[in-house]
Amino acid sequence: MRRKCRDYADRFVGIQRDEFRRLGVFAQWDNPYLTKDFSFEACEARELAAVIETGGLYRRRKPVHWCASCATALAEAEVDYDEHRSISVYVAFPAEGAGGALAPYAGSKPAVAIWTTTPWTLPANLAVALNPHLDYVLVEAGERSLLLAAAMVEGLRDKLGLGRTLATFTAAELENLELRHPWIDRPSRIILGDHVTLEAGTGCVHTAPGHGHDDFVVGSTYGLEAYAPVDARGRFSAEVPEFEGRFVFEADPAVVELLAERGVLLASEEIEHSYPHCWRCKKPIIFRATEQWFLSMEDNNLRARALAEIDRVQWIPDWGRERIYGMVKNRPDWCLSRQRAWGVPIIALHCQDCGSIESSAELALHAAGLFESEGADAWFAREIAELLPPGFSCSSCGGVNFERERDILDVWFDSGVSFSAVMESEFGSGVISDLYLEGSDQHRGWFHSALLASVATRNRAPYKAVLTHGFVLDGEGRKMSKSFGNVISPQDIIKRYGADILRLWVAAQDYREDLRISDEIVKRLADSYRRVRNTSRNLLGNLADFDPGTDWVEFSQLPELDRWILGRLHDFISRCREAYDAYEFHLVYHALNNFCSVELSSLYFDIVKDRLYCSARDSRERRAAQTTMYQILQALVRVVAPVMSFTAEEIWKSIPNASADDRADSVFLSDFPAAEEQWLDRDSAGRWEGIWKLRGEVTRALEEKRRDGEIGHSLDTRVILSGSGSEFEVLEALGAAGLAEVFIVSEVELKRDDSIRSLLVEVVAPRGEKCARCWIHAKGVGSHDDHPQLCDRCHAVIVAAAGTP
RNA sequence: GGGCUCAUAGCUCAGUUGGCAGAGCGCGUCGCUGAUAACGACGAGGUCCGAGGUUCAAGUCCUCGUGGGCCCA
Repeated sequence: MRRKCRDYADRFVGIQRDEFRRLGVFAQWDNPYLTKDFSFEACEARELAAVIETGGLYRRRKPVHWCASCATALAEAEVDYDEHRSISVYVAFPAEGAGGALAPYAGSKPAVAIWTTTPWTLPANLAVALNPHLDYVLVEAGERSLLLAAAMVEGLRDKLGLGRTLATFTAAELENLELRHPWIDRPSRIILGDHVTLEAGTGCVHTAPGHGHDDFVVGSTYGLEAYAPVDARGRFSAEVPEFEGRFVFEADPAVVELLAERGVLLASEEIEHSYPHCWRCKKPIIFRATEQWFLSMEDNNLRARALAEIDRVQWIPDWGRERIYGMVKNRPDWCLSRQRAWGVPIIALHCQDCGSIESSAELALHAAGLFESEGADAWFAREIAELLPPGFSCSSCGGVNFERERDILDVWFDSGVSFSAVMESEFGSGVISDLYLEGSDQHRGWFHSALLASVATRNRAPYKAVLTHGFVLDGEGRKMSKSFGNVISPQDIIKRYGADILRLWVAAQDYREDLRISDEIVKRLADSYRRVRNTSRNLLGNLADFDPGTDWVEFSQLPELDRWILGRLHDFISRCREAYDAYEFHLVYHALNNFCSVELSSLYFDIVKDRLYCSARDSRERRAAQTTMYQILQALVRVVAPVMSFTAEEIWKSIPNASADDRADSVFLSDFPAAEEQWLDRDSAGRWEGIWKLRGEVTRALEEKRRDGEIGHSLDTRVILSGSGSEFEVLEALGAAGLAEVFIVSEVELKRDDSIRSLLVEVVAPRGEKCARCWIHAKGVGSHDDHPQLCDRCHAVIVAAAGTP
C-alpha cells in the first residue's frame, strides 16, 4: 500500500512539474525536493528528534473527525458538509442536590434544560456549559423548574411548557455546581465557555469532551477527561451497558426512548441540518476521542516565542501579520499525529510488558539512520528489534518487548520542516529563506507549521518575509466550482492564449485581494499583450540597419525630443524597479501599458517616423532616433522579462547587432536595466509637459477640421499659433520647425500677440506642394528638374544616396 | 457565529497629510494606409457598495449594514 502511495504521488509530481514548466517557471526540475525522498524523511525524523529533545511532545486523548464506516480518523480536508436528518432532544439534567445559588429553590425540583442534535453522545456527557456573559433564569415547568438562558425563555415557552420565572442568576453564580446525569449515576458539572451561543437550544450546552472539539477545549480547562465509550466501528463499548454493541446513529431512538422512560425528555423533534460527512464513503461521521500526539504550545514558551518571531518577519501584505498572530495566539496544542497508512511515522514504542510508551531523541535518531537509506517504510517493514538502538530497554520496567507506534506525522510537519530538509541541507545551517510564497489559506498551513517547527527547535522564524495572495474567482468575484460551471483553468488560458497571457494576468491582478478571471479580463490582457509585442516589433524593425558600435550618437548630441523620451524611460524603469522590489507587479503592468501606448506609440514613434523613414540613412538625426530606440528596446525587453518571459526571450534573440554588453545568450542572463541619471532633466521634462498639453489643443483643432471633411492627414495642414506669456515662450524655444515636427503638420507659424492671453490655434491650408516622399508640403517641390516631386530635403537625400552606393 | 480581508468607469488599476473623481484598455465616430491580423485623433462612460455621523469640505476619517473571499467554529 505504501508502495502504491509513492507511485500515486509520483504521478502528480510529474503533472505539476510539467504544468509549471509550461508556465515558464525556473527551477531545478531534475532535482526537486519531495517530502517522500528518503533524505527528506530522514531529515524529518531528525527534526522530530529535536522536538522530542525539547520535551514539548506529549500524548493524550483528543476528539477527532472519525469515520466509523472506514474506521479511521479524517483530516479536515477529508470532511464534506452535507444535509443530515437528526433527532434533536431537550433534556432535563436534575439539579436538586446542586446547592449553591440553586439551594433556595431545591423544593421546586430544579433541572437544567439542554438541547442536542446528537442524543447518542449523552452517555459521554460530563458537563453542561453556560456562557459566562449571559443571564440565566429558573422557570416553573409543570412538576419541576428549568434553568435556561433568560434570552431563550420566550421562544421555548410553549415547547417546554414554561411558567413563572422564579429566579435570575449570572452564569458565574452557577459555575461548578453539580448536576446529575439524566440516567447514569454520575455527576455533570456546570462549566463556563464562550463558545455557548443563543443561536439555537437553551443556552445550556450538553458537553461531552470525548465527542466534540469545543467540548474538549472547554472541558480541558476544567480538567475533564476526553471520555468516548465508542469503538472504532462506532459501537458503544461495555462502559455503556444499556447500548453496548449498538451503532451510535442507530442508538439515537433508543436514547430518546430511555430519556422518556426516565421522565427527563422535555421535547424532541426531527431536524435537518448541515453535518460533516466522510468524503470517501459519504457516510455521516462522528467526533471520537482517541490517543493523539501533541506539541505543547506552552512548554518551553513556544507560543510566546513564536509570537515574538512573527514580529521579526516582513508580512506582505502587512495584514498577514495580524492574521497569523491571532491564529498562533489562540491555537490549541498542535496535534501532530494522524492515523494514516502513508507518511513519516511518529517514532515511539509501546512496551508490551508494562504498557508505557517510549519516545526519545535517541530512538528517533536511530530510525533516521535507517530512513536515510530505506525511507520511512523501514519503520513498518523492519523487525522491531532492528528499530531499537543498541542496548535499548523500557525506561519504566526495563523490558525489551515492544510494539511500534503506527500513527504518522501530520503532513503539515512534513512541509513545515522544509527549512531544514531543503534550506539547511542545501545551503548550510543558519541560512534562512528570503521569502515563503503561498495563498492566504497558508497562514493556517505552511507558514504556520513552518514557524512552529522552526521556533520549537531553532528559536527563530524560518523566513525573512512571507508573501500571500488571494484566491482565483470568476469575473463576478465568486468562487469557482464545478457545480456552478464557472471554472476557468490555467490550462485553458494557456491553450487559447499562450503562457505569457496567463503570466501577464498574474502580474496585472492585484494579488493582495482575490484574483478575478473571465473571458473579458483575458481578452483585455491579450489586447495589451499585443500592444507591447507590437511596440517591440516596431523597435526591432527600425533597428535593422543600426549598429551600436559604429552608429551610436552620444546623449549630449541627441535632439531634445530623444532626450525627453529617455527621461520618460528613466521614470519608467525606476517605477518598475520600485514596483518589483515591493512585489507590486500590477503597477509594472500599468506602467508598461502607459509607456507603450502614450509615450512611445502615440508620441515618440509617431513623431520620429519622419526622421527614420525620410532622413538620410546615415544621418545624425536618424542615427539619434535609432540610438534612442535601441536603449528603449534594451530596457523594455528586460523590464518585461519576468512577466512576459517567452515573448521577452523571443525579442532578445531578434535584436540585430546587439552591442557587446547586451549580447548575453538569454535575456534572463542580462542585468535588469538601470535608470541612467544623465537621462533625467526636470526642467526639460516640465517644458515638454507644456508642449504636450498644447499639442492636445492642436490635435483637437485638427479633429474639428477633419470632422468637417476639410482635411485628412495632419500633414495636409499649416498651424498658426498666436499668444503670449510663459506658455508661448516654451513654444518659441522649440521653434516653428520643431513644433511642426512634434505636431506632425507641414508648417507651424508662431505669432506673438499680447492681446491674446492664452493661445489661439488656427488650422489653415498648407503652403507649397506635397512632397511625394515625405508627404510634407514644403518648399522646393517642383523646383528640382531631376526629381520634380521632391522637396529640398528629400531631393538632397536621394541625390546623395545615388552618389554613394 | 468568530478572526482577517475586499468593494472607485464595461475590464484592470491609480487616487499622497480630507480640497473640483483619474490612467490604460475596451466601446463609438473619424482619419491614415511606409508599425498594416497595425497606427493616429476626438468623444461618450462614474449613486466612488448602502445608510448614518464628524467636518467649511469625505472616494479618503468614525459607526452600522449589504455583498464577496480565506481561515476557523
